[in-house]
Amino acid sequence: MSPQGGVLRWPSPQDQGDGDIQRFCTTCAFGRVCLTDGYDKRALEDLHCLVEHTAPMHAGEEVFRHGEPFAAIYAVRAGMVKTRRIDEQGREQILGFFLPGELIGLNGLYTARYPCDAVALDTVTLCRFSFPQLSVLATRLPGIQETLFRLMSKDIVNAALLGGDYSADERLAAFLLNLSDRFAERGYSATRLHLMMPRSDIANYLRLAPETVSRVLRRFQDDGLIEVDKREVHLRSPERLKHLARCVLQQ
Amino acid sequence: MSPQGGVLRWPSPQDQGDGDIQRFCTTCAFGRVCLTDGYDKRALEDLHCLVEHTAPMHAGEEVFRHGEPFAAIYAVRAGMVKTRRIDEQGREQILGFFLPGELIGLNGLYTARYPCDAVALDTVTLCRFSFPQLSVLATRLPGIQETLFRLMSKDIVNAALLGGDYSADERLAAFLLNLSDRFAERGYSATRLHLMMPRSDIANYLRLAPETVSRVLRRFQDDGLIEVDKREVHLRSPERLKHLARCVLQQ
DNA sequence: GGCGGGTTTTGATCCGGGTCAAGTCCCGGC
DNA sequence: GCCGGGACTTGACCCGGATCAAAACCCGCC
Repeated sequence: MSPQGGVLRWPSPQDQGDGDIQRFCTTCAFGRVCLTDGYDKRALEDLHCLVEHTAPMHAGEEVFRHGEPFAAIYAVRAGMVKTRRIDEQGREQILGFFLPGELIGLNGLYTARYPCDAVALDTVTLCRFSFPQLSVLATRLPGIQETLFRLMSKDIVNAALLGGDYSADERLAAFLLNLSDRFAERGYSATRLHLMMPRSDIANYLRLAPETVSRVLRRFQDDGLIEVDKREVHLRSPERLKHLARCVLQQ
Repeated sequence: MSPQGGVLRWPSPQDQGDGDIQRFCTTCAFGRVCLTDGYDKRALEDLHCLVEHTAPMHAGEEVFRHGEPFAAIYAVRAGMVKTRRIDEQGREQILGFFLPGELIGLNGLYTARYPCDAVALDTVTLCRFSFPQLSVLATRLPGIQETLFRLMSKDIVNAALLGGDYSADERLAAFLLNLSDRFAERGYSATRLHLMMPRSDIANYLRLAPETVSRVLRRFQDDGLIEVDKREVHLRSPERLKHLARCVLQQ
């Protein structure tokens, strides 16, 4: 069991009802907009009206499917979600893993259809934002527009990093550090990570073979960089990992 | 010499002054917004005031540089631009090539600094849009906001494609077809392409060695798929290329 | 506790594409 | 016209990581 009990839930397990505005905002990708930009009650209520909390989904269930009309984006509330594309040959390509507070679906905008599937990796709850409504709201609340712009921009930068030609070591080190940062941002330990996904998903995401991931993790462990126990990973030397990943992380 | 005379200029060489609104709009990435959404004069004038046409830049000159504060996005008016990242090791990684009418710089939003360099591949003229001003305008003109959202979304999808693990053949076929589509959209021939960039840039962009690009192009030629003469490429069988690239292009 | 399926590890082998090293071609300058 | 340097091609060889195969592990279930 991880220190977090193996379950991603943020900020706290009991925050499951609709809660008050404060609670709502700390959980969601738009949190900063609401909390720091000081919008009036009216505006916040608009955002609230627009959000639907979905019923929990279980591992393997699909949030949306490739080809479905793009209608909404989703913020993860609890659990972890992966996005993937299945190509003509039936090969799966994993595009990303999403933690609580992160947004999925923005890539559907361009073609007006989702270009990938989004799949729950464990039990997941989500907030659904109707995109047409959200973009109207964004014209009234510049903070929302900016947040959306920034999030999309971030996705572009991230995707570019994944696309670079890096070695297996560089990729895996960068992957661990990236997860570490994102966990830390959400109040979890930065050095004790619980990987929710099977090795094969990590491998696929990094465009490596599962065997390679296994081997590199073992080597990292033998070198004292990390300690692996099943899906628990303890980063023993984030510094040395950072050095390995320096080209990927860039600055 | 290409049928276009080797120079990308759109819509016409003499359209170099500020021209009238009609002219301006057909040249620019926001063209559709202006022409089809039927904004009033006032709104279009706002967009006009915001744009600055830059002086021509020559091959090798930089539009913006990695690390500079993000202040504006640029639409290519004439010529071709590449974006690249130089990593710690000094290795260059090319992120994209941009034709007239395409936008660069949106990826700078996230960190408020440009995450890459943008370099002219030949003689280039640009339109500069101050981003703070543009985003204010976007709150008044939903079409602008939507265009920006869509363009960023497109970049995310494209970046993801580049990131997939595809063979050299798949990559190169997809690259040629992608260029073909983008040239065609702009009124150039879809089957006779003039590659402005050296082989080494193509290779780098596709994460291949220049030698591999050379060999694959030759094999494509031997198989009757294309005809290569220096930087002129004639697509003889777009259909068979599409079949090769089907996994990358995905429908 | 023992059985069965999925996940992970480990070892052996293979191959696509990278690297290295020569050419060859092309074009611009004198 | 000749020379020089960059871009491109071609061939020989090599290596990182994929693939194949088999074992070990893990956990839920009867």
